[in-house]
Amino acid sequence: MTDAIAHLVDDDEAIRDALGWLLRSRHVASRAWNSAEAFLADYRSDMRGCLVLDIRMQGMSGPELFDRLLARGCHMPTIFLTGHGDVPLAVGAIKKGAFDFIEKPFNDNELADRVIAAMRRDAERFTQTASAATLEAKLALLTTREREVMERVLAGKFNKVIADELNIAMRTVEVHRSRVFEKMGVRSAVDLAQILARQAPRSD
Amino acid sequence: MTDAIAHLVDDDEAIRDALGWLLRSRHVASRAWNSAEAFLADYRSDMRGCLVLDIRMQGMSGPELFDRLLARGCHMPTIFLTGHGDVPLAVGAIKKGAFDFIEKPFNDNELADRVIAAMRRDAERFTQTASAATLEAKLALLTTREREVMERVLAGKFNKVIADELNIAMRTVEVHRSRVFEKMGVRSAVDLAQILARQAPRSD
DNA sequence: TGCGTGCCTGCGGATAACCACAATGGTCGG
DNA sequence: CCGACCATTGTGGTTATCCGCAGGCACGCA
Repeated sequence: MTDAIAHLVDDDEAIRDALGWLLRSRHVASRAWNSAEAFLADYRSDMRGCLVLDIRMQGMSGPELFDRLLARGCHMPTIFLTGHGDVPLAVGAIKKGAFDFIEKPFNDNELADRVIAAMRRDAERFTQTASAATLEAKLALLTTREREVMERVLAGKFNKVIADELNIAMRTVEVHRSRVFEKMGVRSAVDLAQILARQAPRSD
Repeated sequence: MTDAIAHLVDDDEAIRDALGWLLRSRHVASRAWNSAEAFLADYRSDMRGCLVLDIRMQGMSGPELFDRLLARGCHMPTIFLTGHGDVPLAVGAIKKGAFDFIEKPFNDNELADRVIAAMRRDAERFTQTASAATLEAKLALLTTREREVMERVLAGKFNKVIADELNIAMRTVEVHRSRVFEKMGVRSAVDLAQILARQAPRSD
């Protein structure tokens, strides 16, 4: 796991340097790349922090890099910098989940504030994702049978009915049920229902 | 409850007419207003459909109208039309929840598609909101005591413990618990937990 | 004052859930 | 072949939940 930093991608050295200094003055660590290709080559899914991408660059553009990163499962909050007021581009980027879209020349303080906000969002998303991952990990430990029983428990069915549906003895259902609670780290079906409903509102 | 229509707000009669014809050709009913003020005067919270707002108008602007409507709890998907590529405005509008931001001159088919998509989203939101409202209504029927018991049931506590905390007999808890299930229309604590967790992930 | 409603309680029984103890049989990898 | 893991089942007992039946107390409204 790398540290949380601002990842700057811009083909203009002056901008890279300016941003680096600006952020440092606000106690935000950063690293810069001079092209989308260079960043993509270094990209690792465990990077944390935020992205600051220039729209127009030699070679791959900022939005294109953004798309590639999305495809690779990158969820870092992304701020676009542009000197060309391109509305459809901005609207498209925001709708795809970009964090913000800022026109050059930018106000230093404002930009730094946005970067900091983006870093904060990433941190929030991270902790939240971590708990979701923990839950996934626990679910993965369940055996097939246990999952079948769990589904029916969550449907509010009696052990008796579940036993009937699965053609097994009620005692067996009790055992599975108990193991599910144990593995999932809950003490009752109510707890389990709430945890799953919160983390996966529409999936399972 | 009014029917779902596209609500057009533009001070240019030519545009209003053109949009009306365009949408009619796609079987979308619409009504037009020649100013933000006029629409605001007619606005009712039970309006359904979508909004198509011009950015620049005599008097109140589209974005300002949007803000006023938000303040009044309007959640109709809103499409902004603009001839002036104003990036910060577009970004701000999208981030505030605008459905789309389209530059004039617009492509007829594209705009109609977006309007139809907006209408569909409104319909989805409506049905979803309806169930949430039903749930709220049911919750409102609970007495104070019943709510107190419900909270604790959802916390996975035994009736015995709940009785202790509330300084009442276990039998009384059972009665309240039973009434809660009855009023909420569920058959078990598990069902209740799931319904509430889905509809109100972070509130109660 | 009578009625409705909310809140409280007890008794007793049916049903469901939870659990410790104990055991059988199958699969899979070392 | 053995150990680990999984699915399965039984016995017997404790605890919880769910309900019908019955009743009491307080408050506010007609």
